Amino acid sequence: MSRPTKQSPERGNARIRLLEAARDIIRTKGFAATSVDDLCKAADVTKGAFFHHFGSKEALGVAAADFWAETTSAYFAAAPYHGPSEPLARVLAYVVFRKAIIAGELQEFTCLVGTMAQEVFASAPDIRDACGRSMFGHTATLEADIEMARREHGITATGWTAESLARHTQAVLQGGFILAKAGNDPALARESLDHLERYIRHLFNVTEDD
Amino acid sequence: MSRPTKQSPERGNARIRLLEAARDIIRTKGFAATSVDDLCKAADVTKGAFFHHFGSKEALGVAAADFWAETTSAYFAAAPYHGPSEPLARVLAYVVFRKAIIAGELQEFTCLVGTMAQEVFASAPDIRDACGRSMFGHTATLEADIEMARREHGITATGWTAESLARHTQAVLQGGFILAKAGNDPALARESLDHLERYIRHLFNVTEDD
DNA sequence: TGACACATACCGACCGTATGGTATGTCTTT
DNA sequence: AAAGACATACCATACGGTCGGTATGTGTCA
Repeated sequence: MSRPTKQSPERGNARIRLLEAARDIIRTKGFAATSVDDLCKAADVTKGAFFHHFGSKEALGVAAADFWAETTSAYFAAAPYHGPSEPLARVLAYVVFRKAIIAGELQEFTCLVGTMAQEVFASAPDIRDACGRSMFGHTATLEADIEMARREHGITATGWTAESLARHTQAVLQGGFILAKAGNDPALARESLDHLERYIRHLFNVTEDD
Repeated sequence: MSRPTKQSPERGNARIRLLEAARDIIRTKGFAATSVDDLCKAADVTKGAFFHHFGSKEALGVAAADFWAETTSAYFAAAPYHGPSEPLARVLAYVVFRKAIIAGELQEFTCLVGTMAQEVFASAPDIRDACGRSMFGHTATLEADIEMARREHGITATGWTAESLARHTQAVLQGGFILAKAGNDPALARESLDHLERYIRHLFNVTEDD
């Protein structure tokens, strides 16, 4: 209950605990509806600690987006979809993996930076830009595999690039999350990923086999 | 400046002015960050008028979603994409139309109910459900054309339905809006609609010609 | 026709609480 | 001793919501 002060093994973790609380609460209630007190209570720290680590609520928003970028990039870097030796197989495995991790409560699998960007794009440019860096930094990792697959399959299609397809993949994910929220059903997000998978197979002229 | 009281031609419009203000401000700042005072100022009414028409801020959120459903369904019903006699041409024209109206400031073309659902899905089920009704009510109008196109083109594909494709179309739109906000560039939303158009043509085995 | 009852549409002062943020002190580690 | 990492008390304001009141329209019946 009370914060340990002597020989505390948790000392120095207040910042990370606040960032974890921000990740969880903002995904559930949104940025504006999340109060500093909410975060302090969830992280079991006082307001003094909050404003010691973050100059303002908006600064925490930026830090939370950066934290999200760091933790998710480590998570996806270690994910199993990188296994296949063929780049196209990795791209398709990415989609399947994203589909597989859509489970449980909505706030557990939806995207923090998508949620925040939606809310603050006009009122907090610093947070918006941090969200953009996180989101497009992630699409860039997929773009590399798409580009390799393009070359390997000799795709010379005009009208789309690896960059745009990587971004489209992210758009389908983000849009799926919104439908899942509006319909209160995670299956709505998975459904769109099925369409995305079919689309990618079409672009590379492959069918059900790998 | 002051509200007219005698022989007022505006009398009785407070409710609609508040709903229009809600539509504009919530799309810009989000639901939680929009205060009742913000809405009253923008609509040029007092708090008394607000709580006369809406029992609570949450009730206004529900009414705003319903208002959005009414106004957008009238807008899309009158839109030119219904012109073609072939159902598939209408579906493709819908996508092109959605792409065409993505212009100007982000808050002018993005979706109110998508924005609200994102924020309140867990904290205000009444608003969330109103958003869901608006969103899926709209996809249902597209579903009819898709189903007609399916039959006309003899598409017997398993794995997708008219309903799921209509919803996917909405997901691509919503996701495109999020990317446009995160990247602060409307072109990101149009880009995903290009992919969607290409996907739909693939599903119906048509190329660039109609 | 006019008086009365009632309903609707607003007005604006007020209330209790929650909010983001600050000022200052204390403990711990280096 | 100095700096980082908190804790505690406090502040001004903004928030959603309430309440008593007024102005205007509307239906009814003698």
